[in-house]
Amino acid sequence: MNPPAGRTSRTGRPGRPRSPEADLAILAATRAALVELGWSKLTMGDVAARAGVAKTTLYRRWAGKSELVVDAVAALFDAHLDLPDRGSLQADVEDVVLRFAALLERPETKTALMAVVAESTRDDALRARIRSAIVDRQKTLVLLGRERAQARGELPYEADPVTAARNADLIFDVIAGAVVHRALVSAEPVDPDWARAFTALLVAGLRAALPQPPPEGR
Amino acid sequence: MNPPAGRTSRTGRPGRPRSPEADLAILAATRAALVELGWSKLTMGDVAARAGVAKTTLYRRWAGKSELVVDAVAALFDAHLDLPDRGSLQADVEDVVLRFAALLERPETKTALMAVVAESTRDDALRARIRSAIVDRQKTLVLLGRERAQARGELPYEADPVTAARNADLIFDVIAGAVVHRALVSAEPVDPDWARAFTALLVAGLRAALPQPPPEGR
Amino acid sequence: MNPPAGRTSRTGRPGRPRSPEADLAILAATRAALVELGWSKLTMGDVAARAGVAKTTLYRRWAGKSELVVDAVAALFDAHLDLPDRGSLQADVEDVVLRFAALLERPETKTALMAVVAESTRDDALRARIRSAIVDRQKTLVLLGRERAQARGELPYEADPVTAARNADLIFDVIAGAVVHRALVSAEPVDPDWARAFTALLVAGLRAALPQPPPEGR
Amino acid sequence: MNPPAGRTSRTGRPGRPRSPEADLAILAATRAALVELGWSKLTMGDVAARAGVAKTTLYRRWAGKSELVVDAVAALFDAHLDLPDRGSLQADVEDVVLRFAALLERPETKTALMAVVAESTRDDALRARIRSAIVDRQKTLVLLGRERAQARGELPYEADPVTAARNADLIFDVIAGAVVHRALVSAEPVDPDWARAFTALLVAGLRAALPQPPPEGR
DNA sequence: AAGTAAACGAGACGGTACGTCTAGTCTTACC
DNA sequence: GGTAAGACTAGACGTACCGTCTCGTTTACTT
Repeated sequence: MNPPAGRTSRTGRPGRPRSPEADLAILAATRAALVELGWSKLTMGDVAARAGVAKTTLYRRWAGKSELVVDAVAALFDAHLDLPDRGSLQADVEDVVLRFAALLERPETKTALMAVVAESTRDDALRARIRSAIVDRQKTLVLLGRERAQARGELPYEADPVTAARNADLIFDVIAGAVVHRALVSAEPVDPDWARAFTALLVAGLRAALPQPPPEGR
Repeated sequence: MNPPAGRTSRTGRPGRPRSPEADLAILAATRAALVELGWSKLTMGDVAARAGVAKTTLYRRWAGKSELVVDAVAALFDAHLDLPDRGSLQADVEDVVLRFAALLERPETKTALMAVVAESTRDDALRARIRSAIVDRQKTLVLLGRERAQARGELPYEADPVTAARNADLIFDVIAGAVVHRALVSAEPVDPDWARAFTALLVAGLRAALPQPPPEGR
Repeated sequence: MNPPAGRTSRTGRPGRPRSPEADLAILAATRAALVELGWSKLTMGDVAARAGVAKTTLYRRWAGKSELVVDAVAALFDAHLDLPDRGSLQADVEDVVLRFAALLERPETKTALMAVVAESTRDDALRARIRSAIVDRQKTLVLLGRERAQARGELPYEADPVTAARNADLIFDVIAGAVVHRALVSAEPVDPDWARAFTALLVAGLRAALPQPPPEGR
Repeated sequence: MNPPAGRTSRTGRPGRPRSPEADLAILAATRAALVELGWSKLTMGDVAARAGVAKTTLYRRWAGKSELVVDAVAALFDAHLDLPDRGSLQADVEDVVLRFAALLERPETKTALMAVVAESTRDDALRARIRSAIVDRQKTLVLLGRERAQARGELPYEADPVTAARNADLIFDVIAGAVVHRALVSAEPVDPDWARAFTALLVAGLRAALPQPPPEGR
């Protein structure tokens, strides 16, 4: 018997299915180990032991430490993807900055993020994984914030979609880069004062450097 | 390794004089190994072999891999500390951005910088070493650029030295962060177009946001 | 392959019966793997794959590698259990020696026999299995040869059955032991010359050392 | 013993010399592990732990389990190389048989000997190692026993050295093979009764089957 | 024709050991 | 005392098999 229509899912594959509990346990164990040990002391064997799982089960799912950690950390970033409307561009950006900083202050992300980025400089597959699992999702916040600002009339609509995408990339690099650099390289706190000053600089720049806003609102 | 001529140096004690050649050879070997292997595959034994030196000699001078690599890449950053006056703030900043980006494109820095930063999130001594060897030296460029812009009348003089330092830190985090993020996380080229767009955003922000800060409450 | 017709076996057991083809395929695959890989490199998974069978099917039938191999090589020994009458004790023993040696020269037995014997030094059940599947069957040849020699008058009849059994064991250990040692430990060929010399020594000893010499001495 | 004059190697080699204590500790640990666990359960890691040594130290000296075990049991065989003169060929042979059997009854040899022989069927280097470390040394006992018997007039002198060597090989295979087969395959005790019966068979065969003894005794 | 029970293939699972690699230390002889 | 060479302990690496366990499917012998 064949599945009548959508043959994609079903249980088609033979053999024992992979345990979904194991996936969750491994990712949780990875995060716990990151908090306790940091990236460089984290070992696959230790993660397996914490998850109550054999090492082979890890390697069946992830190619190595980097891939595992990316997925483990990605889950944390997912939790911060909602962006309440604070009423103004300045307030929205401040909000994003502080939420992103709060994430970077967590020991599991602080120690892991730079490490996987470092690893990715030599591994294109890993870089793609980081991008799709972490970076691109955060970028949606930039797009959302811009739309709102445009709706409010704080920012002009950009006619050319290529220019629009390029600007979004630029703004994302500026926000994410500045926060990361402040938090991890300069090792100074990203507190509300800093967020306000940084956002003021950025918003002023946006208003002044982007083409004139259209006369009419929406 | 042959000492170039007869005796290396003239001291009453035996043993000491090998140092200078060994230091340079080790640092050069470290950079070469970084280019070929990247941070994670670089090993102390390999560096020692490339430098024609015993592992003992490495450990007598550096505490570990991270320390060695920081010193090895720090030398590269030193070479970029001069800042020719391009005549305007916009041109000066573009120049800094492109020079910094050129440095980050080099394989030995690309792979090493994020790695030692990651390592430093758990090691204060290492963070201090990175700061003094790399970060703080780059920051002088920001101070120099601001002075020139103030002298040209492009930026106001900041009365309060605390605010002035805070602003310098902010600008430095924005510039360095954005470039690093663009180059290593987004993995897009930092080309003159991007540099111009980024600089325009920053300079516009500085002009609009700086003038009236000190007595702000809000 | 389908069972030719009607009911193949006659079992009251419910459920699907075990596949007899699988048994044969597994034993053949085991022998093939022994030839190619030798005992220590032979793996259950490989045997299963060669036999076109799942690992579970192996373990449903045999407890482990040793048991499987014993059964796989036992079949080879069965094929050599007929002993043509060569007309004299000397000729009969030479024949047995050469046939046994021919078996030991086969790569699948050469590599497997010592290995399972080694394993059996710590496993009584395995030793019993080897004994009943291989050793005891060969011993019947000794008994048969003695009977013939006695019928020919070459050897005396032994009155005491206990002594008779003990002598048979001794002769079996001498023949099998010498051939095995020559072939596997000394690693020298068991050729007709050696067989003749060895048999001469043994037969002379039997004639001289057994209790009652036959009517004709030497 | 110290090489008083002709220094074999000197310490010419640079670097730290290998620890002789480690060698002894490893071999002793291997024998202990053999007694407790047997060949198949013995692991390199366990031996290293027992010896208080890192695994790398084992692998620096031996290529694998087989090589290590051969060397470890070879030492035991060395201890049995003296052969007191019991006054007659029969007594000498009985003595050898019982001493050899005593060695085979020891758990470390029982489990190891067959295993390394099995392994050697696929590894010529290993077979050579077994030969030189164990087999050939035992063969000297056969040569010694024959010399004594010839001196006593119990056995004839063999004129042709080739024949003499061939006979020694044959006798060795018979003795060693029979004892090993009795002890390990038949798994019956090699007690004085069996030794006497076996020796009687062998000695009678030797007297009858070898060429005429020289007319004069001694 | 439907039901039942075992065997079957596939492959994931918890384990254990493998043999290799690297870090960082220690020991030797030389200079 | 500094050095080159290399042995040392400690422990992670990623792989290979082990023998067991699910799965979903197939194949007989009942009812």
